Amino acid sequence: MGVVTPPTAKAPKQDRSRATRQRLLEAAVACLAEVGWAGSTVTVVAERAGVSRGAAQHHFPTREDLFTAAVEYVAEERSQALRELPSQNRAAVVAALVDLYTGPLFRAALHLWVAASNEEQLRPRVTELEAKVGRETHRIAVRLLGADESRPGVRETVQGLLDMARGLGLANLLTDDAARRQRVVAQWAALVENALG
Amino acid sequence: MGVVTPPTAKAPKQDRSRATRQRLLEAAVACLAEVGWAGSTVTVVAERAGVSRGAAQHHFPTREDLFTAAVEYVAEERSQALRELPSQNRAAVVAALVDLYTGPLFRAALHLWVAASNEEQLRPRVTELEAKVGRETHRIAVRLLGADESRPGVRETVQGLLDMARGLGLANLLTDDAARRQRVVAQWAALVENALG
DNA sequence: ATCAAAGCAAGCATGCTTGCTTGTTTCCAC
DNA sequence: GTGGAAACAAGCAAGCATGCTTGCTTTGAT
Repeated sequence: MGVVTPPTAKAPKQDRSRATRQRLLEAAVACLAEVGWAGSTVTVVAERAGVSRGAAQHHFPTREDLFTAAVEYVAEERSQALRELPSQNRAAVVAALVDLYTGPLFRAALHLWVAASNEEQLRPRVTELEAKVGRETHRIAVRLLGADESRPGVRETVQGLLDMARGLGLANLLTDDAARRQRVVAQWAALVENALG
Repeated sequence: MGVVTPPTAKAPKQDRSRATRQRLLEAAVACLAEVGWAGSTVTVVAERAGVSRGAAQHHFPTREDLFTAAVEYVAEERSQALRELPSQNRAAVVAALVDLYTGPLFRAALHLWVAASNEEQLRPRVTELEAKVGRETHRIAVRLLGADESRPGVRETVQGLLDMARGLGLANLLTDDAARRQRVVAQWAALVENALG
């Protein structure tokens, strides 16, 4: 396929193909969130996407290819969800940020991180993309919170807040403790409010 | 085996047996931290423990039995590490608490959580033990920090701090960013110091 | 309308993990 | 020391996931 095709490189392709590819990626993410890494076999993903396993293997020759693409897909989705956060008062912003870490996207990302920590092939890509999303998250958080990063400690305060959100999301993996989370968020929103002046 | 043996139920057994069992559990935890859940096959664990696979299967008839026991072992180890924390000034206590979330024990526990979130058999036990360890962690943190939980918000402040530690540990899974962590910990220690009065 | 290429479906072969079963060694009690 | 049970080692069969190969269908261009 690598040969030089006419000017229009490879983008146009076929609509059906792009749709199938999209469905496969969505199914991969959903499976990741629901049955984890080991459970997300290509057969399972293909079934969920409503295509045959052969079709899946056509788009992504190897399982690694599929989930490498899924990693980027998740990163893009999370980035998009992030950019769509509305600007509100600080307490609401903190709550909204934390909410980003309790949805299926975060669950999928979490499974991906843990899997990547032991899959040599996945690790670099996940690490790179996560760093990128992390930086973007920090930037947007600073903006939404109206934080002045020139003041000492402010940067670390925001970073810690995001780390806390990650930790809350992790705690949410096993037990859905929304009530506790809400109290913690409220308290720390106040503390952050205080720290940011 | 279930028949009523003499008064001394089943404890004494044989020393070698207990040693082997111990080695298997340690190996299971180490493998969990190093090669993750899917990679921790009983063959791998047995090899690491220096025993044959048959011996492993003798002590733990099924893979599930092995890791169910490993879950409790990890919980006990984490609990013990927790109780051994020295009493110091608040900044040092915060740093020490966070350190609990960056070692191999936490890595193993993390893999266990993620695996348990999709393994019906493991999930209840992990959830239960994690809740127990979580409560103990909170209790000890409160004591070491000299926090007065009767004051409103104090409980949530400590919980949030522990959630942040979890988040830092999670971030540490892929990239070892000790430098960033240190800065965040310093800042948050100050915030906590402030909030606790 | 036709033709070539891409998308898609199904079957096959390989490798790996698990659990069981059989055989050998070590330990404790009598 | 002998007997018996537990601990350990090794081999075997079944199940499953991956990757490959083959053949059919749809698409888009000529």
